[in-house]
Amino acid sequence: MARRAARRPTEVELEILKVLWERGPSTVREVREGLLRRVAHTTVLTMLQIMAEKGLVECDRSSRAHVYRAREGRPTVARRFAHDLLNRVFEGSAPELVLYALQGKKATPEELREIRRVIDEMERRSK
Amino acid sequence: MARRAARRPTEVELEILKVLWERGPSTVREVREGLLRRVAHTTVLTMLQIMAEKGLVECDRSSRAHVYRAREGRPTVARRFAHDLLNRVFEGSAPELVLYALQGKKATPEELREIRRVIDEMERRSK
DNA sequence: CCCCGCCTACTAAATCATTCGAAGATAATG
DNA sequence: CATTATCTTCGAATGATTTAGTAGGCGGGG
Repeated sequence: MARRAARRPTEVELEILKVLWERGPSTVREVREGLLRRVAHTTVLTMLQIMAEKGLVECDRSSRAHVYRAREGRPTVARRFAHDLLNRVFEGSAPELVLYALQGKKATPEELREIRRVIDEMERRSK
Repeated sequence: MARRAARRPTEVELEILKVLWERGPSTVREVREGLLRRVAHTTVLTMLQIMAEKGLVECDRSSRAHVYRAREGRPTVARRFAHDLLNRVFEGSAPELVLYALQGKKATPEELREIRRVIDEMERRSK
């Protein structure tokens, strides 16, 4: 078994996870169709097998065409990515991350309001 | 020449950039001393040479011990990391990134205030 | 029953990221 | 000047990531 600590998915792994999140449990063929880039069938298969070993996806072998599903939801993985960035690049300073995330991005007023709402929510919870 | 498009530094490259940002232009030896992990002198040298090829650092060869300096400041690189994550994982939604970054992070009230200030600043500018 | 299409298993190979030793050049030291 | 310390150059090994070809199995149509 030996399930290693959940790391952050690689570039291609993330692409595949996105498809699985979007379309739900899928066969290799379906994942391949959901991908933006065109790659060989076996490439997708190999990636899914590797991801199964890493514990990123689970494989249901009851049908002839195995069905793969993401073991963690998008929020969980997204949170891991965000924290990872926070720690690796911003030394844990959330304000700095927010600052740089918004810079150059030209956040819409809408988005700013949305973020404010998130902060309000956080504050309410901490009380 | 052939300076490829500025990509996002790898794990170790980022470690090295951090040292250069902190201590300013440095020799291999100095970078090595600034690193947290202990690695061989040649390892640091090789990395710096690779980084020079990639355009991440510049090398002054006038002294015997070459002096390396980061070509881009921390803010620039930090912004690139943030935007990269924003696009790769959050489909460009800044509020979502902020939300997930704060979740589980247990941001202090202090930090929340700080973030609010950042947002205010953004809003003022957009007017 | 035999072939065709679909699916997996196995293998392999290219590229990137990271690490470092051996060797040679140059400066510093006694 | 001989020895030692310091630095770079070169070469290379290793492991992770990504891509894909080939072979073999299974299920259905003729």
